[in-house]
Amino acid sequence: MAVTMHDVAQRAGVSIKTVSNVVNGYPYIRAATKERVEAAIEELGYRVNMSARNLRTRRTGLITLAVPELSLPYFAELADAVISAADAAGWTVLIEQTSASRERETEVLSGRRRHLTDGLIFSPLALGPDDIELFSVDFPLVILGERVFGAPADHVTMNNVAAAKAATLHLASLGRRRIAVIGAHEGEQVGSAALRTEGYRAGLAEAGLPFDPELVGEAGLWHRSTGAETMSRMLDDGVEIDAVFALNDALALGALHALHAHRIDVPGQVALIGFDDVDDARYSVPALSSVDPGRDQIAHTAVELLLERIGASGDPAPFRKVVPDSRIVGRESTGENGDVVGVQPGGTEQVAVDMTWA
Amino acid sequence: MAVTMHDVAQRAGVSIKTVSNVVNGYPYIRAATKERVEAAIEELGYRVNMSARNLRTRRTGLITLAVPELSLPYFAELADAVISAADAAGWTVLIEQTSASRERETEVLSGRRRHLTDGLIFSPLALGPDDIELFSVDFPLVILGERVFGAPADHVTMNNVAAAKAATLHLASLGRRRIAVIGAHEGEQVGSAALRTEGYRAGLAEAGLPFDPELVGEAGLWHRSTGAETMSRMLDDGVEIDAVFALNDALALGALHALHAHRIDVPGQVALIGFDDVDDARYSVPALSSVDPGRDQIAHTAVELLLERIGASGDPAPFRKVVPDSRIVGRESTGENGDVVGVQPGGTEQVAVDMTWA
DNA sequence: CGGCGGTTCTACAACGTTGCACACTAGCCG
DNA sequence: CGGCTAGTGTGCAACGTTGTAGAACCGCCG
Repeated sequence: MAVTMHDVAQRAGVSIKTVSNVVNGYPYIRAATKERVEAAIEELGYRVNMSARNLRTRRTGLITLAVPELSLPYFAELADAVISAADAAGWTVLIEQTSASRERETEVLSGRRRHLTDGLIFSPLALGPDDIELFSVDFPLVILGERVFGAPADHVTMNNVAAAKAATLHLASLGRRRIAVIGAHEGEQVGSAALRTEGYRAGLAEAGLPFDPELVGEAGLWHRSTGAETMSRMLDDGVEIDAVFALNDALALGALHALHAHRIDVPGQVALIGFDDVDDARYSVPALSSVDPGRDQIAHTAVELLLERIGASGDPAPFRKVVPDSRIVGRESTGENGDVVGVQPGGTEQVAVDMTWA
Repeated sequence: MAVTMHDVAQRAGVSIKTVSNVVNGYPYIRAATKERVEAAIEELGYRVNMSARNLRTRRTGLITLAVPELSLPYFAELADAVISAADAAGWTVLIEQTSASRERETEVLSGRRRHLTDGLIFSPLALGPDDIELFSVDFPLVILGERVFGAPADHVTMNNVAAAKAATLHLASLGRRRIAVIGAHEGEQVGSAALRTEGYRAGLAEAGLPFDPELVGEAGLWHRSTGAETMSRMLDDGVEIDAVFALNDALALGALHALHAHRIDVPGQVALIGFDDVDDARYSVPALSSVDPGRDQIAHTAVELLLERIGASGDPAPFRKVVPDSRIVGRESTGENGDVVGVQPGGTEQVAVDMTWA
């Protein structure tokens, strides 16, 4: 039923290997031969069988992107960016949703779910530093996020502390003195929550503001609903605030909802800034100020590092940690008009780790 | 380097074929043998080589989902649902972004970009009824959306006219008399815009309201920005309105933004309803009423129909058109609290088309 | 004219798996 | 006791491609 190279070869009157050579752009082929083969391909509607090629070359041209959920806008936009970057390099992306469950995340690393891809870009949310040995895998891996540092893999992360500090200072620069934070994870030492909270405290310190535990709103999951609940609780408790730093945009949009329900004017009474700069931020009412952690650059760099690993043949290069520049985007919720009001530079760093795969 | 069945067979002291049988759950194997093989697999860390299996079985276990862009929340949520449904059935999804370009959409159908998947779920946005011959493909295909009807493929769509009519009637039932529509495509006969606009007019008619062209806001792209612009233009032009039906939620959220900028109270002065019921709708300020077209059911049905086609061996079954139930969800933007305030039943229909692939 | 380097094409043998056909053993029925 | 069925395991030959090695040809130099 399916047309194979054999059929094409027969029709063009050449060997099957010559067809292969034409298809793969091997240079030493007479123009006339090449044309004959191409004509035969066209006439028969031949298309190369990827399974056979993959078997022979031990490459699939596929990479996996594992994220918690696509319905979270941050990850949807990240996936969009990763797919586009991979596509530009001629690669295809297969998306794995982990639901942020330990079990699924472990499966992703064990390869049990990595059907037939050449590498993995993984944004863990459930696994943490205690699981670091799971990240010693025998295939090319790029880690995203801030759950796991020092694993034997390339890592693209963001400038959490510096950016969070800058966001907090930005609120302070507007004259706000009672700056709440929403989305904290009490007692956690790792992950975005811990780092951004650390940045928040650093910002307060630099602005000469006291740290008040009353101003810290816990929120385990960073969804809109939890942002709304946490904000509501704080307002119902009568905590006095004049600004809110939400640790991501979903929380911020939820908080905005709660502020509105409490008939509090934003930014008049309370200024609000989020983190991630998802597309939604631009169109909320009022438009949400946010921290752009450099998502496109993250996606682009992650693909680039992964493809480099996949293509590498000789000695393994040292692992790298890359941090894009991040920016504060000021919009209506802090009384601004959409301009970038601050940049925190990133950078690249080589990490000395035991080479566990070679 | 990689462990193969051969290695496992050697270690377990059985033939390679027996290993294959164990891996594939062939029943006639002595328990002791099976255990030995499984132990060897475990010890050696064997994992089946998908490329080889795919070559041999002529199946890849992958399906493609082609959508315009993941950063559009509707498609992100659809992708989430499709991936989950496929995963539950043991299949993996590869996402192709078409950017709604004719070229990319054509490539998807031609198979030039369908690397190695067993079937395609395709939501076209650029191709239309004039391109129907492109949809005659030689692989299993399920079409989503309302750009193309009558193609030789299964089709999962939504109840556009009935749901749009119901949404319009809902606004009328609140006593609104000047109901604007946003997102219309002047002169188009096909696609969501045409169908939903048709439902809008039917709703007006049934409510005994006149159709006023002034109330029709064109918006080519259904993004927030265009929704905001269209709404602004209408308001700046001094068009008198007391309700807005936005043809999707992105437009609605953009419109909401513009209404807010014009200091118009929603729902006090203007009631607003969208279409799609994306997650955002629940958390906007005010929360957005919307039409839930049955997204989960769409995803689930699409996967089901596709896998049925892929699995089918004998005579091709007739093509089917499936329409899930849709629901009106009333939230703050129409003065309600999140309840479902109306259901429009869907259904399944067998479509007689020439069998172009068999 | 022998030989050499570049060009053009081909034969052969994998890559790792599974479908098919079959061998062999028991147990059991007639 | 012959033969039949169910249970258990194996060998062989693909699946469609590409890497390796080399054959055949050409022109040209010494």
